[in-house]
Amino acid sequence: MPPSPRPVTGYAVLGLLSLRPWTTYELAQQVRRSLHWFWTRAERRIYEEPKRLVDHGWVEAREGWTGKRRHTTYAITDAGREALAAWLGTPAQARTVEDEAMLRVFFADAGTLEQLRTRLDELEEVTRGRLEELAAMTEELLADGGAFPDRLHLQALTLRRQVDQEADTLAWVTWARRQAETWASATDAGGWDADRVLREVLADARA
Amino acid sequence: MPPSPRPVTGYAVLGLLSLRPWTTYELAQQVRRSLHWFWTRAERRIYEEPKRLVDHGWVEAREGWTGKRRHTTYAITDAGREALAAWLGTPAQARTVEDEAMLRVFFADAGTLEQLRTRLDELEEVTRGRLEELAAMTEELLADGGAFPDRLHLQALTLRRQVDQEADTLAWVTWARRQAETWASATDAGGWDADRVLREVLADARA
DNA sequence: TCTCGATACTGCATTCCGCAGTATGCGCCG
DNA sequence: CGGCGCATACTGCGGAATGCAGTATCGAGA
Repeated sequence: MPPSPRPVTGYAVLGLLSLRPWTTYELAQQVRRSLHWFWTRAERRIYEEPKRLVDHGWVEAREGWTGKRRHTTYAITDAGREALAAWLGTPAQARTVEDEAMLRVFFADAGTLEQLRTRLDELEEVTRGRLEELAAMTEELLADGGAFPDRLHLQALTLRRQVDQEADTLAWVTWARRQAETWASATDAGGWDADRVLREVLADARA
Repeated sequence: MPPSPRPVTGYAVLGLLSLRPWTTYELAQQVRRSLHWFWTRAERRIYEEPKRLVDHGWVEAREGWTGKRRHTTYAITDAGREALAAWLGTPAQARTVEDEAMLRVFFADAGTLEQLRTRLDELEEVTRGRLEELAAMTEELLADGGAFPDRLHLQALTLRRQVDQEADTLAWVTWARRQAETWASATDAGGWDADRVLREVLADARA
């Protein structure tokens, strides 16, 4: 029996360490650039996690120095690779989402139509920014193959998903704003045909 | 100046309380049925949050009894409505996601192709289940207008988004499995044309 | 030489979660 | 009419995770 399973964040960090050794700082950067899209964690957490992995014998720490400044480099162990492979064989927990924008849409009738429109505009802008970021990442991979050229197939799969999600968001927000434009107020959609929309939604859900 | 802003979960609960008074138990159920899709929180949390809202004067608690069994009903106050409306005027934090399935895809080369396929199959099944759940909810709304018929416009907007997201997931997982079928192993995509996919991704990201 | 941004973290209070546990009410089946 | 099981209605505890602030060094450029 391997040691008791760690919270998923441990495997996320372990996964990165399976690619090559990193200092904690590099790890934090790498998380922000890649994992962050589907495993959002605060930088603070990333600085803690490797220490716990060391306690499990899954990674090894080595101190290094840049002049007087200390930094710790972590490298995966054989036990760590085994733990990671075993984890890949276990079923995934359901995706969870924290989407403030949708919360505000859902409760928009407690405020004004003006507020709803502003939130939708913001969401559109943020989404365009994310798409641009993804485009830049993809361009980099196309140009030089990136830091891990033998992982291009997996990077392509995940990038495909991320772009799909943002594009989906963009399509929705554009549609939603057009709908809201026809409403009389946040509490009164006037002649807006909710039933028609719901029928379309139902059809797509059953498709 | 209103009291200092609470963590977002407070406003999520406050939003539900703006619709009508609920007991904590009902609140927990309601969260699972509606908010859970875009603001995932454990039941445990839902039992705590109203108490804090009481401390802020945003909701009022009233004890009730079913025989010997105590239950607490919470109702929003005027100050609570103001706080909610003010919150709707503030910009939303970026959406965050926790998607174990994608994490396992991203690190699939630390395991076997077999494992990757199994994870993708599971994801497809889960996604179909979620779509069915959304379809059932939509059907209910169409049949009787639901518990809040004057909120149909907002429910339609959010349902549209949820169904879009699940449908998007389903399309991706179907595609991803077809791609992975052609690979020689989890670490070797053989002749699979990563560049072609990346170029398509880039085109969509810039669209 | 001085400043500014990148590097490289740590401490603290609060939020949040998972799991387990407790106890009552109510409908139904025999 | 007695008991079984599911729904109701929570609480306690330990640990995971966050946000914010703070500390300190390095290296490049003005």
